[in-house]
Amino acid sequence: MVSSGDMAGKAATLSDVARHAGVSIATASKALNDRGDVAAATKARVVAAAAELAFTPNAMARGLLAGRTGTVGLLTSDLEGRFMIPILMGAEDAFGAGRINVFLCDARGDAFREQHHLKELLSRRVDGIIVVGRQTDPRPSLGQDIPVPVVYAYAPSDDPRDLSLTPDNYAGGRLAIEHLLSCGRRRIAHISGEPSYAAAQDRLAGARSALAEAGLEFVGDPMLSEWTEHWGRDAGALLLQRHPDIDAVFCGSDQIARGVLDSARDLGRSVPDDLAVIGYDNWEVLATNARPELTSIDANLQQLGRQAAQRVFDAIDGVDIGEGSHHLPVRLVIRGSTIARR
Amino acid sequence: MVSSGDMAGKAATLSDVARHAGVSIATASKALNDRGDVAAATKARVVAAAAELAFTPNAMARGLLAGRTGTVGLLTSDLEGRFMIPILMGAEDAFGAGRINVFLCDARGDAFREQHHLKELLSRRVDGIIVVGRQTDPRPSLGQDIPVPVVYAYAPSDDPRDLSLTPDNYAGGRLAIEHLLSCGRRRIAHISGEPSYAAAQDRLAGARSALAEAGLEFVGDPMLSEWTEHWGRDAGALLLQRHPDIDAVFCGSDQIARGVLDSARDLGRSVPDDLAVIGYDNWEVLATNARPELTSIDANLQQLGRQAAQRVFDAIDGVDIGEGSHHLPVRLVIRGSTIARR
DNA sequence: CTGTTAGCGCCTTCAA
DNA sequence: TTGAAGGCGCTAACAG
Repeated sequence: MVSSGDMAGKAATLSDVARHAGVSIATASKALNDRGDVAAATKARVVAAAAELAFTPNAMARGLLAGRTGTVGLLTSDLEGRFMIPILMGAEDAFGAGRINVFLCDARGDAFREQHHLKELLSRRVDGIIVVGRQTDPRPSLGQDIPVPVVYAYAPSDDPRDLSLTPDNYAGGRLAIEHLLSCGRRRIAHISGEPSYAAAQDRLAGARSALAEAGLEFVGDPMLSEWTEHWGRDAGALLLQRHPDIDAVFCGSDQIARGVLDSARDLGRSVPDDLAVIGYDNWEVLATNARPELTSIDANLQQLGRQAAQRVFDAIDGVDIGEGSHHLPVRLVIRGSTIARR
Repeated sequence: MVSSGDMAGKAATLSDVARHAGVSIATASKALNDRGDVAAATKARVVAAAAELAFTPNAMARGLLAGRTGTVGLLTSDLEGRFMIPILMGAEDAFGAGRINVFLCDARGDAFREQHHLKELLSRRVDGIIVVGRQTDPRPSLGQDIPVPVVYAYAPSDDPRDLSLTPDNYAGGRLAIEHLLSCGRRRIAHISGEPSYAAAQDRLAGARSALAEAGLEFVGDPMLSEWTEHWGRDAGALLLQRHPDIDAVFCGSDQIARGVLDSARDLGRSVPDDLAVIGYDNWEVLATNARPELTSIDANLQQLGRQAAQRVFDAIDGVDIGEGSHHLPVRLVIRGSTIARR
């Protein structure tokens, strides 16, 4: 048994409130929404009745009338992925502030499931959709015949007519190298992950362009294999053995960097004096617990999520949100692995 | 410009389909839902029309009628937390299979925001709610006067009338010790995180009970401070210096265990021969990249999420889901840090 | 200032 | 077998 009134099973409706306050449904509606002119006393009665019945307006009925649902769909392809979460947080945050609710759908990287979820979202008449991919490689577009605005986050759409927001890996690669150069390093090597990933390629390309501007090249061939600490360890050991004279390593991920730090320690190299190491992703729990703490490139993913949400907002309000892939700025987070603490 | 027909801005409605097929709305409805008797030919016409107009039934209008929305709310207190994600995945997975969609709300650990989101969810007439907390310490109940079923996951409610699913940390502590004992270890120490956390306390209590049954106690006082790799490193070094004769360490988290492994290596101890190390959480990326790979306790969080979803399902179907805190089983994942690979 | 009326899109009786 | 009518809960016009 519940305490408050007669809210046995069903939630109270506006007509319950109206009856309780002795007014018409329309008047109750106006009173609760500050619409039209309602006598102060009447309004008070209605508000009191609503409070007593714990009245919550039915958003569905409202949406049916308004033609807008105040919901958006977040279509992710891989919740597990570490990059999803901050984007999701940023988006959820931005929408929450705008009193919009978020439908979460995880397609598990399966195109079929994605299609299913898309249908489901459309049937719920979401006002917009954000598609979050797990890699920065272009992904298949959902198509142009979707009745609501769609924004692609992290993984850009392969259709240039879609709007995509993706981190600027090229700039990240440049930034990493520029930092190492500014630290006085000249003999720099590169260890990174899966060579087929656009992320690996773009970071490498950016790094090379920054090196070239300084009249330099990487020492040895860039070593690309897996995005794992294991690989970082193996590659780091091999690298330091083959090219003992390097003074810095640009790593394609923080995990790889952790592996490199481990090998450097094993081989008696001191970081950062003897060898500077910079990672990528700024995965806090890894970076701040490394010995020494790890300098890294942060892709501002939460920011990216927020911006994606903002674009959807704008589109809902009828603003033209443009198209094409937009590369969002990244930032450098300096810690002890490139500059010694005094 | 879009290709298909006249779906300029608005999505097609049932009445559009009916007109297109030259039948009444009622007939169209029946044809599309296999209800009542509809002539095969008529049905075919309607289905064709629906396809051509890319008709998707309006879930809101449907829900208004049915009194059920086919949605549930997932109220998390901290998306960032590592434990959230698997639970969320499990729940989303289970619901997705039942054609239910999930509203995601992140309260950011703020009670006020949580209340706000709760209202929002109720206004959307969700059919049920899962509340996911970030620690296993009991959290304030949302109260008993909520018109839909509520299940608490991970963090139990402090009201025994609520139904809570939480991992069995006590059993986990026991399991860890039993494994170490079965490996022939007798001189076991304990390093763990924040002593105020129920998780730390329960795991410790479970471990102690298993030790006691073997007529043993921990070597030295359990060392409890932070859930970080840094702390694991510091505590590990101190421990091995004070009690060089220990042959095993039970760590309260994988991060702590990673720190301990690091210190053991620095001090020339060989794992697992000389010293066995077991972690907690089975955080794959940490555990499988450790040297050697880390044995750990897995709380089956995805399973927990799935079960929470199942309970909500049951409750929606009118099944009594019971009450109280239920402690879900955990499992041991054996890797190289406790048993040498051959 | 208040109440009546007309739908939003859909489904479900009940007549035809 | 088909269609007309009523209503889910709410809001926006209009009348009173």
